[in-house]
Amino acid sequence: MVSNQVGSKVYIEIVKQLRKMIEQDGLKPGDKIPSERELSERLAVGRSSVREALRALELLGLIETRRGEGTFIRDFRSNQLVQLLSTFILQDDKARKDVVETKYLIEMDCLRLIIDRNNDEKLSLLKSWVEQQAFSDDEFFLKIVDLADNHLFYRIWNILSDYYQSLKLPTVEIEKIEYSKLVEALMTNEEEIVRRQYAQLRKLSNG
Amino acid sequence: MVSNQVGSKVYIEIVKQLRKMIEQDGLKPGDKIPSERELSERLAVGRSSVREALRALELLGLIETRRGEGTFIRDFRSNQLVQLLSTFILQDDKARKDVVETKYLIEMDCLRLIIDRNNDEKLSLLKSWVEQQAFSDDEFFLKIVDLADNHLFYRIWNILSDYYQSLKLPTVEIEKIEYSKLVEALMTNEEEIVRRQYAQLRKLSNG
DNA sequence: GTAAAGAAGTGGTCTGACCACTAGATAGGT
DNA sequence: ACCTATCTAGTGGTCAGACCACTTCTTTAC
Repeated sequence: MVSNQVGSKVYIEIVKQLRKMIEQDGLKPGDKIPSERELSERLAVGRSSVREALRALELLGLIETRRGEGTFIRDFRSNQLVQLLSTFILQDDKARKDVVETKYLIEMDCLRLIIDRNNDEKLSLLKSWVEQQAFSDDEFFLKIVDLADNHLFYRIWNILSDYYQSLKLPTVEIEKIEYSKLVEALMTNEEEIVRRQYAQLRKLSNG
Repeated sequence: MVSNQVGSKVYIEIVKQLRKMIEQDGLKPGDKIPSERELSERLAVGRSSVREALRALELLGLIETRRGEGTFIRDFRSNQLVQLLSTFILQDDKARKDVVETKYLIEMDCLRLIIDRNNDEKLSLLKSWVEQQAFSDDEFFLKIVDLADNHLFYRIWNILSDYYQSLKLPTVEIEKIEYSKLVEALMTNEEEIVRRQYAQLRKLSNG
């Protein structure tokens, strides 16, 4: 069944077939795909080849397997691609020194996006949360990144946050009032004001 | 050998071990990694499990296998996986929008970093390059991202650039003079001027 | 009617076998 | 001594079969 194009590996063909199958049958996240043994039979290939294809797609976060149950299509939104690539790519030491810089710039990008989104309602909710709860710096900026409503930034920031933790920099105490003032700055919709407050919160020289 | 963490799949552990191996031995693109049979022996796992890990990494474009020769580490920027993912993932509009948005914001971040770095000499070189060469938008911003001298941004931008390509957006013609003006703006070291020029080049509404 | 035991189906892993291909060693001729 | 053809060991590619662990559903026993 598998087209067996010259020079093409079986598991690659299986990936293609699966994609076709998903498309034709209109399968969506959460739906179950045929079992490994059935795929092996239907495509007339060995089960190990089917597994190579499935494991690759699993590592990409495109499918999910549950022992004893089966294999399911996954919500692509939560794919761990960036996560995985990063663990491979970010391993060199030269990159690590840039973690802080990148994290801060992306946080500022998210603040800009929030200004653009102009969602006063959610900002009000954030404001009362800041005033009433105790939270860590990460918890606060996780809400910021979430508000920015950009999944890529969301994922990238989470990775950076992990690396940031692992750097074990000396802890900087940040007054709660700084966060409040940042939220208030966001409410003005003035980028310059937001930037100044962010710089002050992070104790950066450059406003 | 494989840690056999409870609930963890063997092939995942092998991926981790490979990463460790690459890090410890300082392996670089083009280098050869141990054969499947040797890995199977050294890690005390079945060869089929080793293959599941390798095929997954191969689909990601992180390694390359040549029959009869062996398995080699690959240059990460290969976009094979982008091709695959684009058909799987980037179908929904929100994700596409995020890619464009993120790419632009990171480009602007890099422009800011260049201002901070304040390297007049390299800017002069860039200026004459812009004036004398023909180049694509990607080629120009690759130089920008490179000048920003932040490896994280460099790598993230490259991934985003690949995604961006796969979106196949209608081509936007950009006058060469726009790039020249952007470089000149950089030379003023005034962020506001740079931002305005970048927005104009990208034809964004918000200055 | 409910709970325990069993059967069927599924993914997880290992082993062994064979094929196709590459590169280096070897043997042969000049 | 040199070059060529052949052989061989090593490598990835694929398949088949065998267990195991787990989940779900059915059957059985009380």
